[in-house]
Amino acid sequence: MRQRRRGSVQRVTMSDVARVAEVSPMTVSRALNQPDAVRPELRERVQEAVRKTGYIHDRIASALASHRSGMIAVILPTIASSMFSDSVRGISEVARARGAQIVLAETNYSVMEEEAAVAALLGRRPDGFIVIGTIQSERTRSQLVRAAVPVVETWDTTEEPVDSLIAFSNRDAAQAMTEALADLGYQRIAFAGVANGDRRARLREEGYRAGLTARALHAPQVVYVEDLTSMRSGALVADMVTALAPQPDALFCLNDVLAAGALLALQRKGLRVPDALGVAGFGGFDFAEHLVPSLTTVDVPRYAIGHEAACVLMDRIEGLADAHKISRTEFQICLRESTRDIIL
Amino acid sequence: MRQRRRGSVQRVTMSDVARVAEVSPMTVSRALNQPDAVRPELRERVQEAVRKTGYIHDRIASALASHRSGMIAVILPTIASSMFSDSVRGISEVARARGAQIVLAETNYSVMEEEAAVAALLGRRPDGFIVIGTIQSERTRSQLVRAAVPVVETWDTTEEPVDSLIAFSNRDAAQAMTEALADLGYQRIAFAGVANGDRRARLREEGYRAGLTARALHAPQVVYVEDLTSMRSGALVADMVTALAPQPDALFCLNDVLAAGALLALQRKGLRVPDALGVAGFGGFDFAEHLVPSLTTVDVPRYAIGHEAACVLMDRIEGLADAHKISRTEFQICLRESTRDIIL
DNA sequence: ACCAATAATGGTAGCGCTACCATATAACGA
DNA sequence: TCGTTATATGGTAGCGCTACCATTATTGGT
Repeated sequence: MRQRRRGSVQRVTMSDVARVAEVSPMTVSRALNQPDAVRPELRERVQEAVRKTGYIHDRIASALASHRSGMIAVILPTIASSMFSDSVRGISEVARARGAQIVLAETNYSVMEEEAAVAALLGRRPDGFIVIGTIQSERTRSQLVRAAVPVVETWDTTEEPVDSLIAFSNRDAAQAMTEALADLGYQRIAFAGVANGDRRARLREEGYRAGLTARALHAPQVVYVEDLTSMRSGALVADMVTALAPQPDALFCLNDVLAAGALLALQRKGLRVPDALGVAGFGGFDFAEHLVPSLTTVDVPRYAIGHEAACVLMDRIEGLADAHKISRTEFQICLRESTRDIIL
Repeated sequence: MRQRRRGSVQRVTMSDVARVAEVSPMTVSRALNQPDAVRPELRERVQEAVRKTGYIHDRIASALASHRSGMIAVILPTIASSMFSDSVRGISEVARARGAQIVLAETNYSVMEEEAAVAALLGRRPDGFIVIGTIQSERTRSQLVRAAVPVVETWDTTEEPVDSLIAFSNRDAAQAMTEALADLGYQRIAFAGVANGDRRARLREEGYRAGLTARALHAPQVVYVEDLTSMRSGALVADMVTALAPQPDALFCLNDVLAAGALLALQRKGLRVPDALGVAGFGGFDFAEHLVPSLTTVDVPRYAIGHEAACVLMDRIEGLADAHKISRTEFQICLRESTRDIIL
């Protein structure tokens, strides 16, 4: 007799369950996947047999046979930002409710790593992809199209989404904030961004520049940091901005982490916010409204984006929705204590 | 001829690649999985054929045949806390380097959801599990043991880990902080925890109580909130603590989010920290050292825990490490401006 | 009472890959 | 020179499940 394959542990299979329940393997499969297609009595017997044998339904074999893996791939820049982790929570909630699991890959804001992540996850044959951000690489885009897998991009707009999109315009949002600051009476608004940023970062900076133009203000004053995810960078921003000439009266940061870091560093320097310098962020993080002074920010429905993305994706997967659906989500300018109405 | 199965798209398989490269499918498999076992010339030809055909290695079929899925399951309370998302980053980094992918499930601090999550992920036949926290459910524990899958628990100690453990003692850490506060001269130290908390929460509270006893201080004064992940809860803590009689002179919070929320709420009430009330947190979050005043906290190597856990797990999976390895990681008491030396 | 339509089960043939063994070829020593 | 061992490739038989069809039991209409 043939030797047992290496690594193969004696495993309870569907046939074992079938034998115990005295039905065919097919009936076990049905009882598990479409309970309504099996007479209640047999269903019971199968469930009982599953319990007795400690059977675990092998979703790997199931995926191979059915071409449905029940996994959704999530691609994001980094998990260590409440920006995106809140969206992942939204995805996770929907996935759990609808019996799917999440496979995760981080890109560290790099297009190359995005390519690698998508390529690696495609081999898992996920039922769909959710991308935090839009697909940047042309090669990746065509891979996804060729694989004919549903894709939901999020957190940005784009002219040509791969498939579906949960969109808000980072550019418009940043412009709206810049104009809101101008409308409060701020005359010199500086911007803190990242060098070599991703598309969202570039678009926010563009929005800032457009806002200045729209309000016929001064030439842009931009400072750059390397790392956009740490408060320490925000402290660097504070240093750089206070050294600018002419001295800005407001600072608009790429995100709330930088803004909070800057705000706190300014406090530490003894500069009062908003009297010495108005500060605004982007993202609507939890801590923004709790800081003293509370932080003016662009609030973005982070959780809702993930939730909606997952719903759209699951509907696509189950054939309930059409491709190329574009949903808009709304950002909201939240003016708080870190900026004030100068005109009053 | 038999109809094509529903859902089956014309897909490039290993046989197609083999035909193009003019080798056998087995050689393609080897060229992909153990390149050194194939002559360089053939390897080249296979790689060329892969490129030409746009072949994507199907890891589902591979997993079924080889009993190695290349996935690691990560179970955590919630992704929306930098506590755990930093650890996930550490895991993700190692996974990427070693060619594995991460499947994620959240438990929302609930034992029932932990059971459900493990059960669901077991069906994916992951090569191993990383649990943020220790396994709470006896049923889940025995499921994992029966499945003979490597497990690394983290973020806590336990008498009997399922398998391996990356440990630090929440109890000892909380006790150490309580004693450190006592040593600064604080006389009445209150604690903010969660009602119906998980094991870590309970242990931290225990540590607090033990610390009071060790320093022969007053009876414990504990306030509880429902939600431990929001700053708003921290603000509630501030309200509750200022209403306590006798009035505490220090507040030790279950985590840094609560502590930061409390600290900022106290500022907003016009109470000065640390003069009116010392505040300490737990977790060593990024923002703790940037707050004004900076937050005294128990620093925990969040990223390193994830990184180490993933390394241990991968070694276990690849047979390089033994089971039941227990690594200790160190916490660190960081005394900062939110507490001060009263004795001086 | 008989046939058509419906519902519930079972049998079979893969899904796409890799473990295992068999085979062929090269390298090597005596 | 001839076996003898190492090295490289190929063939085959599954991994555990489900799509598809065949079969049987049940229902309903006339």
